[in-house]
Amino acid sequence: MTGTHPQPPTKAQLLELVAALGTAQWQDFAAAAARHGLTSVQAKLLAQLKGPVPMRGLATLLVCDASNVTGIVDRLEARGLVRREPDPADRRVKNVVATEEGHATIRRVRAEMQATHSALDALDEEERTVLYGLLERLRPGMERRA
Amino acid sequence: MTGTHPQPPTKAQLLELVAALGTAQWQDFAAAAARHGLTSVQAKLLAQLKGPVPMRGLATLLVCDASNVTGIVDRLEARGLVRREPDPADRRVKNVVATEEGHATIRRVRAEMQATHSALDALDEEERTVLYGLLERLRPGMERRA
DNA sequence: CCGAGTTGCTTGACGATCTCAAGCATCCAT
DNA sequence: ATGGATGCTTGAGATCGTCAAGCAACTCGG
Repeated sequence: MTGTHPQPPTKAQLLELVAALGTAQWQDFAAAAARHGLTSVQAKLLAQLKGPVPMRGLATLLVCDASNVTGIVDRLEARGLVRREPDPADRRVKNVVATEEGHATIRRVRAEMQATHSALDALDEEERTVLYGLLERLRPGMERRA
Repeated sequence: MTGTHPQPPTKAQLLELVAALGTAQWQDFAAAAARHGLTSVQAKLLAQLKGPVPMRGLATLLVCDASNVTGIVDRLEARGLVRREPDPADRRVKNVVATEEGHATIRRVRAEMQATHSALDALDEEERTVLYGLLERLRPGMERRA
């Protein structure tokens, strides 16, 4: 019934659906972050810190001005979720690292995205594989300007 | 090679990919809006106005406080992209409608989302149908908290 | 009809996000 | 060593977002 619709969706319909799911996931993320006293942007920055990242790198990852990153990191650092470390190879650079508490916090935020998790639970393993494959095919085009 | 991966993706991998595509699409949207002198939030509000919508309804759609909507509509109205009309049935309510220029602008913004459009072009009709079906299955779970 | 409670919108205060221009320190290449 | 990039911060100014307070208008029970 579901998988064999004779009518292919309009490009506009598909676009709208992708947008709707994207914002829904973002809301879910923002709500989970808020429960830990973080804004969505702070949480997003924290999510990038698998290792040390220079301020400039964060600006690139978040697609924003470097001066903006200064403030966000300031606030995260004031809470002890993040630390600025001097770069041994270049004294201009400050590398940002998540503290242990920072890592723990973002891990909890990810785990608490209930809406997103339960949505993914609606798919079985094969469907997830198919979905992943299709989304991977979309990625190259999306990165062209991002 | 691509479509028959024997290893199903981790839930975390799938989550990350969805998030990446969501933010990429959002960046694309924001950039297109900026070319017309709009912020992403202004464009998003404008995109909801297929017909008259009361302020309260916009707050619900945008998942934010009503007082926030006041300012956004103020700025859109100052540019002549939107109009506030009294509701004939309830004098408390102000319905927001897009002007002709407002409609034209948001139409152009949508059309100029090049990264998103070219990404979708990578899929043929059948793949789009499959993708649409899968994403529709995700929607119910996502709306639970949104 | 009429007062109590609710609802819709705006205002004001305040914090966070974002950009741009300027400034300082450091690097790099000639 | 000097000139030009690069990395980060600061300050000004706009937008976004919340909360609390206020006013107008609707609703409902008596």
